[in-house]
Amino acid sequence: MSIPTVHQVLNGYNVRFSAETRKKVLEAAKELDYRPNIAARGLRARKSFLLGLQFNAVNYPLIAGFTRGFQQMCTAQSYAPIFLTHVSTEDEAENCRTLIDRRVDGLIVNCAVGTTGASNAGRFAEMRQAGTHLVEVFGRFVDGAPRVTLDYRAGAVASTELLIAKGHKKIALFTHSDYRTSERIPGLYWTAWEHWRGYEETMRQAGLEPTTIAYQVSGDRTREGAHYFSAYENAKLLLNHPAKPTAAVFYRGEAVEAILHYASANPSAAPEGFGISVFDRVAPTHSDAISLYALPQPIEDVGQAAAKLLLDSIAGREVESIAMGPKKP
Amino acid sequence: MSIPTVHQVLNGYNVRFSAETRKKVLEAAKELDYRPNIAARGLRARKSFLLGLQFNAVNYPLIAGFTRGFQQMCTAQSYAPIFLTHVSTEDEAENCRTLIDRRVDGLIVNCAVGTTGASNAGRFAEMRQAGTHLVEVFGRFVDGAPRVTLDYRAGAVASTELLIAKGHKKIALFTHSDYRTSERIPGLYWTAWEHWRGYEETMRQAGLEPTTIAYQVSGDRTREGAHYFSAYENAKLLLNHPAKPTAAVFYRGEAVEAILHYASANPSAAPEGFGISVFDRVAPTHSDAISLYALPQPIEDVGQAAAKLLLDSIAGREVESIAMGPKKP
DNA sequence: TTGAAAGCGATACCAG
DNA sequence: CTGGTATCGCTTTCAA
Repeated sequence: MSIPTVHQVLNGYNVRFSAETRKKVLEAAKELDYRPNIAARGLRARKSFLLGLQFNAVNYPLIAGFTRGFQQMCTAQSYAPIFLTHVSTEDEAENCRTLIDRRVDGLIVNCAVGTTGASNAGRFAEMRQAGTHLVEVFGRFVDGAPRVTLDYRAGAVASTELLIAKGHKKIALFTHSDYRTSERIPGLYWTAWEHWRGYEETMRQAGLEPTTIAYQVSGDRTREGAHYFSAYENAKLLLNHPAKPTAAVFYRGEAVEAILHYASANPSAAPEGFGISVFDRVAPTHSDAISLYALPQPIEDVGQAAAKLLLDSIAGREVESIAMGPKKP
Repeated sequence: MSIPTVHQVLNGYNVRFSAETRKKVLEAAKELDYRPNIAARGLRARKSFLLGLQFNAVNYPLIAGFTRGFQQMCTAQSYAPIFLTHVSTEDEAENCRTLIDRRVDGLIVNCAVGTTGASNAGRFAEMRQAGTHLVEVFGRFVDGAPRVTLDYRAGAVASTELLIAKGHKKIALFTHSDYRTSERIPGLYWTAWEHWRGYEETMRQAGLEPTTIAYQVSGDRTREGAHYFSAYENAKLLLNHPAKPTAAVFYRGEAVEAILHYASANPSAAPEGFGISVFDRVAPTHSDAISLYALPQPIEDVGQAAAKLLLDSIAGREVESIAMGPKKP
C-alpha cells in the first residue's frame, strides 16, 4: 500500500478507494495507533498549528479561567497554545519574538503598559496590518485589532438592577477616582468609565438618584492589594455618606472584600441590611452584616471567544470584537 | 552560496570557512533577519522543542509564578511550553493525548486526584518507564518520577524559628486535621505531615513544648475557600486554647486570612501581640491586632527548577528530585 | 482506483 | 573549504 493511498483514506477521501483497501488501511492505522505528526503536516502547509498566548502577569487571577476556555476551543481544531507571561513591555517584546520564531499561526495579546504609558501596542498594530492574525483580550490598546473584553457597562446594569430588584432605592456606586478620566487616556480606565455609565443609566431609568463615591488609589495601582487597602481606608466615604445609601454597586471585587472586612471589624458602621453587588470575583469571606451579590465575570467564555475569533481570523473569516457581560443567573 | 554552507556558518562551524564566505553569509542573514524554522529543524532531529505543561486547575494560584520561572528556563534553550489545565482525571488524560500528539519532548505533571483517590499516576509512571521525559511538580503521585516540591518541613522550621526569634515561647501549630494521616494515604496530605514534623522538631530542639491544634475541613476540601471557612469556624480552638499560645505557625495562608478576619471582628479574641507565621502566600488584609510573618513559597523557582530537571532529563543527564524551602529573607 | 514524485526547511554526511 | 544529496513525516498533484 502506498503512502498517498493511506493518507487519502485516513483523511476522508474515501470515495476514491475500494472498500477493501479502506478497511485494510483503517485497521492497520488502528492497530499501530497512528497519529499524524502535526509539525510535519505544518511544514508542508506552512503553518505551525500553534497559537501564542501572551498574558500580562498582573492579570494572573484571570489566567486559569481564560486558558481553560481557550484550550477547549483550540485543541478541538488541533491547535495548541504556547503560553507566556510578561511583567514589562520588554518582557512582552521578547516573548513576542519567541512566538514569532515559533511561527505561531496567531497571537493573543494582553498588553503591558509601563508607568509612563509606553506599550508595544503600536508594534502589535503594525504586525496586524502586516497580516499577523491577532486578537486582543481584556484591553483596548491595539488599534484596529479584534478584541474580546468584559462588558463593564452590562455588568453595572445587571448589578444595579439586582439591587433595585431587592427593593433598594438609595444605591451608591463605589468606584475608584479615575472613573471619569478614561475619555482622555486611551486604553486606561475605560472599564471604570463604562461601568459608571451603566450605573447612571440604570439608576436614571429607574427614576433613582445616582450617587457616585470614589476612592483614591494611591501609588502604583498595579501593586498587590492596591484597591483593597485604598477601599478599606476610604470605607467611611461610603458608609457615612450624607446620602445614606442602603446599598452599593462596586467596581472591584477587592474593594468589596475591603468593605466586608471593615464592616465586620466595625459592627455599627454599615446600616442594617446593607447590600452590595459587583461584577467581579470576590474571595471567600466571612460576613454577616452585609448581603453580597457577586456576578462573576465570564472569564472562561472570554477565553473561548478569543480562541474562536483567532481561529476564524486564521481561516480567513470575518471577525468582530465582542464584549461579554455577566451570565444570567 | 549553497544551503549547507550557509547552515554551517550560521551554526558556528566557522573554522572550516574562509573569512569572506563567513562575512557574506552573516551579513545576508542579518539583512534578511533570518530565523531558523524550529519545526523543520525538529522534523529532522525527531524532536519538537516543545514541552508540555499540565496543571491541575485547583492549583491556579501557583500558575502565574510557576509558568514565569518555567518559561525563562526553557525559552533560553529554544524550547517553548504548551500549557494545558485540567479539572479532572479525564481532562488530564485528554490533555496528555493532545501533548503526545504534538510530540512534546517532555512533560510536566501535576496530577489530578478524584474523590475516590483515582488518578493517572499509574499511566504516567508507565510512560516514564517507556522513556517519556517527565517531571512531577507539587505532588508525589507518580512512582519513580523526578519531582520538584515545596519543602514544607523547611517551611515549618523557618516559620517556627522566626517566632522563637521574636521571643515567643508558647507557639502552637494550627493545621488541618489530616496532618497525621499522610503516612497511610500515599500522595495526599504529606505536606501537612512534613510541616508538622518540622514544627515539632524545631520546638523540641528549642526546648519548647509543641501544641498542635487541628481544624476539621468538612466536605470537599478542594472547593473554593474550604480552608478559610473551616479555620474561621474553628478560630476559638486556637485563640481559646488552654495552653494559651502567644503565637502560632500556620499550615495554610487561607487559614491565616480567616484568623486575621476573625480577630478583627472579635477584638478581644486574640491576646495582645499575637504572632502568626506561615510558609504560604497571604492575601492583602487589614489587621492591627496580629503580627504576621509570611514566608512566601518560591513558586517561580519551582518553575525554573522543573524546567531545568526536564531539560536535563531530555539531554540525557542525571536528574534528582528537589524540595524547595522558603527563601532566606 | 492507485502510486510516483515533488516539496516544506533544516541538518548530516560525504565526496570533490 | 565547499556543496550535492538524502532525510525527517506529511500533503498535493498528476500520471498510470
